[in-house]
Amino acid sequence: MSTESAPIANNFLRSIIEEDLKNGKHSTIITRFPPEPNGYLHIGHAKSICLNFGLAKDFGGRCHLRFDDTNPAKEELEYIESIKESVAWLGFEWGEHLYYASDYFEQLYQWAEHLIKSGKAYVEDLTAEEIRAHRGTLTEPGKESPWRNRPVDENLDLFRRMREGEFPDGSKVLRARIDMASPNMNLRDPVLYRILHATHPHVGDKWRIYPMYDFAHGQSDAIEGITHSICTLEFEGHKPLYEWFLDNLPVPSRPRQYEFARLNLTYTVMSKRKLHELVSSKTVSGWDDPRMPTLMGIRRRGYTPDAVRTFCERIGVGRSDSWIDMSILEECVREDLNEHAPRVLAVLRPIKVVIDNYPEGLVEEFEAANHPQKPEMGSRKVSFSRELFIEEDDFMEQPPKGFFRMTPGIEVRLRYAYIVRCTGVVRDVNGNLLEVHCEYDPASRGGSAADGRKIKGTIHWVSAGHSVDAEVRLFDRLFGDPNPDRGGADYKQFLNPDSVEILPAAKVEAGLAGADIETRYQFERLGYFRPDPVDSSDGKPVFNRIVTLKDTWSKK
RNA sequence: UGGGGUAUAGCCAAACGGUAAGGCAACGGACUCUGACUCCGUCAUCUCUUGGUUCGAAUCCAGGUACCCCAGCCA
Repeated sequence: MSTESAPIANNFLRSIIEEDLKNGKHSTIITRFPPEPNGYLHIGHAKSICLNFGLAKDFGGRCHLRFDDTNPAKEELEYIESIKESVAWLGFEWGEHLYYASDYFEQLYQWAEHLIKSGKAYVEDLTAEEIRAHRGTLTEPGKESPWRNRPVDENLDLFRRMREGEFPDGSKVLRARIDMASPNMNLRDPVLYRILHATHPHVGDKWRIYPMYDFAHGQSDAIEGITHSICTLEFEGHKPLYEWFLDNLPVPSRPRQYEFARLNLTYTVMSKRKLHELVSSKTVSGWDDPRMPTLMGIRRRGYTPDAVRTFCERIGVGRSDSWIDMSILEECVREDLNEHAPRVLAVLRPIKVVIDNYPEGLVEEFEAANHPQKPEMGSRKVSFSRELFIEEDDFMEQPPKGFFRMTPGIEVRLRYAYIVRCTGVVRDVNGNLLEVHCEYDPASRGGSAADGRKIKGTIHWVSAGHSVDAEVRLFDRLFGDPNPDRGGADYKQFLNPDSVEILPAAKVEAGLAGADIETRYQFERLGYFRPDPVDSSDGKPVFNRIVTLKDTWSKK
């Protein structure tokens, strides 16, 4: 975990907590991250995780991980495991505070009976369609159900029989008896329980009725003693209901809900439905495709937890809808990796270079720094010989103005090795470039000219006989448009056709043959890469490009 | 045309009646054996808008405008 102490930006949640602590409303704070295990976590969840766990940590409180598992029709064990893994990967610990809303089902059930007994809930016989028709619209009040004034005893009897499994799915629901004319739709007698003959991923076949989110969330918070229940903006309209339950039930504590704006990121999509579509249509290779905004994808790509946390810190938190530019996320990884990634030489699109005046058969070894700014990271030896590979982009026969890489007649430095001058090229009958020929300056051993002359360009290389083959996967943004989600149009039309490019014949320095799967490298002058954790092997290394280096040259 | 929210630079975001922080981006320059990194400098007379209160307003008041959320037995 990074120890840099960047000043913590103030935000409205911190202000509220500071105030609550100062005036004694709370002596400690307890937050919670409450995912529904119905899918994999994405970068938007990371914002919530960092907020909840981060706030708790900063103020000396704690944060619970609680699965909001009230809908067995959509939830799976696999998601529970994956979510735990992702939260842990991000660097947060819930310790013993792992909870499931489903563990509170008995208590919730008792509270439902409590509402029935106090005349504040009733069993509804209307169908889903009828309920909808009775609900009214945004501008018209709803109509009361004919079952709204059922006697308490009958409600109790029916509700108990619902629990016993006497009725089929959808035949009845339990509703709160609040106000069918409320301007807040959430208060028009919301459904509390529905009948679902389904096996639950956590509690199995214990229940035939399941509470709705609204009836479970606030009470779960109260049971756990949550002080600050932080959720996204769309739940704001639910707050009056959240509080209605706390007011009308003998709950053990009084949590308070606060809302913040969810994360929107440019050049990607975040909705579960669309992410699902990308996977099922095979547009991407899976939930962990390195282009996906899922935490699994980001992780496989090579992003570090530190970078993601920095990102969440940097974007701040507010209550206005906002779109964060993808470049901020990218900059966060660069910052982290620039600091920690060992440097290495790799050639993605090799072209052959022959140094005509270099002795045939001679092999020299040069000392290359693992991190030029950090001598403590040590160095390694790289082999040099008469035949090398350099980057296709680093050679031009007729360069534009300002090009200071390899070009006929001009000296260029081969990083850590020698200064060379291109003397010509060899082409095949079709005009394809076969080889670039050079002459080297023997007095520039190590890369510095004996006479101190300045060499403008330095390029990376790899010895033909001392490098290993590798596959390199270049990832780019999944969408070509900053807002693929934007209204109306089909987001798929904005898919970036070049979001992945496979380079099957890259050459990397020999030391990378058995590269550690968890090590992120900087391929000098190219970007940051890491071995793909699923496809890479010692025999055939596969590298994922995490992010490019900034490139002020290609921009011009 | 119901209710609930939100408007500060290209993108985020501070400010709590006392004279517009910070980050990212951008632009200029220095340095450089990575066109990277690092470093220096520039970047809102102004806070959606129109009025009002005040010695003083992004902050308070009144009226507009724009955008977001709510009519699942989803969360």
